[in-house]
Amino acid sequence: MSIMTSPTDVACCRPVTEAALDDASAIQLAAVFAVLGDPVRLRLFSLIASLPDGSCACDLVEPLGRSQPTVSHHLKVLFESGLVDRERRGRWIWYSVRPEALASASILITC
Amino acid sequence: MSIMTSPTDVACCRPVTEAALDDASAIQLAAVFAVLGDPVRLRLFSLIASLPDGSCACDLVEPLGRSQPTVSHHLKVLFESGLVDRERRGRWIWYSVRPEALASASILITC
DNA sequence: GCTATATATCGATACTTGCCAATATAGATA
DNA sequence: TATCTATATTGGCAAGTATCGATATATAGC
Repeated sequence: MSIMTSPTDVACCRPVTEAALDDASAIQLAAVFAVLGDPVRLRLFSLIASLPDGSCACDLVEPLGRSQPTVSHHLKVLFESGLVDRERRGRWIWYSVRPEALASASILITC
Repeated sequence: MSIMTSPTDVACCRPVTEAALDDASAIQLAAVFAVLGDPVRLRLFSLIASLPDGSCACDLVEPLGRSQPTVSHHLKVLFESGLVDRERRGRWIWYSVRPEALASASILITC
């Protein structure tokens, strides 16, 4: 799956409980939730988020108990959704959270 | 999919960005996100949430543009996840949001 | 260039899920 | 009881996805 626009672009900035979402906003917001809706991917995201300076991809395979290709796949989904950033450092790639992406989702589900 | 425990039972009450989720918490929390991760279901939820007294199921089929069984299916998923409540009133069934369920998810993704 | 290592992509498979048509269930009313 | 209506369930199909082994790409160091 690929999300073309960043979650921060979601037009609606009001809680989902305040006014019914239009179709387009629902598609964008649901895409963010879907990314976080897989347990392995959510743990992966939380592992990255738990370290302030981000995480090397090399440190994420073992704690997840999944193969390297599988972790790489989930990292790609997280990156393309705009939830994490990616930076190459020499041979390694460092992932870090994009706080503003999470914040927009948080605002929407706050009553 | 069926979620046996309510989202409010999720053990962890800290943001996912603060400490890495353990496996069990990730499974529970991801289940909530997965429920909201379908655009039709998210719109359905937002339709119910937008009316303070809840919504009759009979008023939810037409605006979603899906068949009655499909809407019924999504309502079941929402109910079993603990995100909405259900009450029979005569021939009709009224759905309303359970605010505390959303709140727990909101806390977890707040930075 | 050659080798070693870190990450990504490919291809295949098993499982999940969103959807609808048909049917069942349950309450209301006569 | 019979009938009408609102909602739920069943069955099946098509599309999506999580997973892994094998392979490709890219960087570092020699």
